[in-house]
Amino acid sequence: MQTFLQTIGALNDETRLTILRFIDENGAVCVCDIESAFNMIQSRISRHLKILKEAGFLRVERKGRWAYYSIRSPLDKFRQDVLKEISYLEMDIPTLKKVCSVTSGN
Amino acid sequence: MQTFLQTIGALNDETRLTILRFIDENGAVCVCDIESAFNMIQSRISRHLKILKEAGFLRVERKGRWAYYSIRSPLDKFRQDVLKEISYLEMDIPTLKKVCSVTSGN
DNA sequence: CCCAAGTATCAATATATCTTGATACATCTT
DNA sequence: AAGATGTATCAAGATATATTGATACTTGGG
Repeated sequence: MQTFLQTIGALNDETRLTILRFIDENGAVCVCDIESAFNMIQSRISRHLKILKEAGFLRVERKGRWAYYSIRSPLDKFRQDVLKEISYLEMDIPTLKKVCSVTSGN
Repeated sequence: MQTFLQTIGALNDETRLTILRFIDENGAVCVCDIESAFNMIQSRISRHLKILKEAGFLRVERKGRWAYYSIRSPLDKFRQDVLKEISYLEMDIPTLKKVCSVTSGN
């Protein structure tokens, strides 16, 4: 019950749904990618990512100073159903622009 | 998006999940059935039922003074998935005891 | 017509969640 | 080691949702 409520609670926010879809479409992205694409302050993004992660939708992989978030795999059937349902929704997904400081090095 | 959020929002409450499962298991029940089984005040139950109805999970049928709530049919696939997931949850479902005033007549 | 029973709605309060800004932590670079 | 960059966490205020008690609405019975 608590796990289910946590899963549902994580979905109960427009920003998080958009982030989830953004990651689903773009694959692994770092926090600053989302921060700049969504034009939101970092602490806000970080918090939402944490909630999505703890709800079982995302995983993190750290590389150097970056934390890459991607869809957790494997996903259980229900979360897959949810993700599919979200993929059908009409929403404005910001476009990814890789602007992490690394860019200056390329 | 808004519809999805409304659906999710309706699920984001322990009382409503229990009511949903209660109705799923017992079929059409009136408000006072839930009220007495759950031992909660009527306005609270009524509000939760309204939210579940507006989220597309329930339908109402009025018979005399009673309002019978049951699972809406047909349900779209996603809501079916949700309902199935809820049916798997470990939770305490109050037992139905038909105590509406009608009982005095039987 | 008046009352009672079942249900719905509203206002006020309580509770939970979100956002922001500040700050802490970790890693890389020089 | 010191500064810079990316990320995480926390406290405070803003916002949303839940609960309660009062009241309104509707139907059926005397």
